Amino acid sequence: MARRQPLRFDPIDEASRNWRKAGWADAAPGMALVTSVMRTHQILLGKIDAALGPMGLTFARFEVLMLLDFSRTGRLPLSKIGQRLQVHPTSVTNAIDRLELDGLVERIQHPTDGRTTLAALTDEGRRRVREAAEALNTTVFTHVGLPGDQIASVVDSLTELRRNSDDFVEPA
Amino acid sequence: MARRQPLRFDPIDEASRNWRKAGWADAAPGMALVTSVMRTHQILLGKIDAALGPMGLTFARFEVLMLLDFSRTGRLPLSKIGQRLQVHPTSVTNAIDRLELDGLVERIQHPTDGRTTLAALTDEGRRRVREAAEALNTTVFTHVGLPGDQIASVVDSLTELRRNSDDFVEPA
DNA sequence: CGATGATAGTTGGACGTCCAACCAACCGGA
DNA sequence: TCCGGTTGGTTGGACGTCCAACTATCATCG
Repeated sequence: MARRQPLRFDPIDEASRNWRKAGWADAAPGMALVTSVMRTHQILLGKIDAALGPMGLTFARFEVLMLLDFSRTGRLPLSKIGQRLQVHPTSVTNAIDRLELDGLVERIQHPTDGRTTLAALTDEGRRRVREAAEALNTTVFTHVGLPGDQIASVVDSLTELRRNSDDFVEPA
Repeated sequence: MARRQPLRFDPIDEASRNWRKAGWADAAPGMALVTSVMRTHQILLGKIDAALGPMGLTFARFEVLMLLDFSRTGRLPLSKIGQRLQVHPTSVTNAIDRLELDGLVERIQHPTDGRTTLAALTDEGRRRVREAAEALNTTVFTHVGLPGDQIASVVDSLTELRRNSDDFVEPA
């Protein structure tokens, strides 16, 4: 199988040239941005899941656990989790199913609303997510491959992109 | 179901605060970058697949068709496609399977190397991919939700990140 | 107070991605 | 020449994401 050897050129730069050659110069920057984000996503997700795999987690499930850990009571309605992570309800059901099978989370009935199910962090879940956070911090987040000022700049720009895409509406 | 209504605050900003509060200030910027890329990927992919869906394509398959369209002969070894798109061989097999079922691509034996299979663009495939490119250009790439200078800045930074992650090795 | 509509969660199916395992074909050196 | 290692592609399985459709519960209003 192809050993995922690095290319000898930047595929996105190549794509930009092709775009301009096709007469789409006005769309080339947007295409480059989209493609850059896609490939960066792929690279980062690969690193993250490689770091979490040994402890039986994925980034999707880690995010759920983290959200619960940061919550006041360690339990949240599934719908709330979906809203916060901006994923489809079925994705939440899926993640909670697996986390529950692993004993990291429990499904609990909402005290007053019969429709709502709460996901509650177990002791083991809390232990595991903190271990996972440490792993990610040391192996990924502190070595993103970009100097600090550029990190901040990219985050700012992507924040604006998200705001312009109705990801959130900031009061400020 | 939750109507995917925008949040009233920036979840990534919230996460950064939580990270610092947990004593992980040094990892917070990297976490914010990773999360920003993840969510931006999600947003962009949603827009793209929404634009391509009506014409029976996805972004993954569009990329394959585009690669073939830009190639000199309109046909490429599957392995080459995987290298260029940096995806696993199984993903290529999967994409070509579906494209072939749709009559947009044909599998052809390599003339000299018995191991290699070529994916060849059909006339319909070429027609379809150009239609798709026009759709993406007008509905997504020219309205990314970011001013031009910021687009260029983000692309530059992500290019460096990719280079530092061995995505490619530029001679320059 | 009952009908109507909204909300919460689940299921089944489609799609893309990865890995492990496998077979076929090529290739280089003993 | 032939034998072991490499390369190309496929299959089966795991996982995450989405959508459409469905059930159950709540909430509103006439």
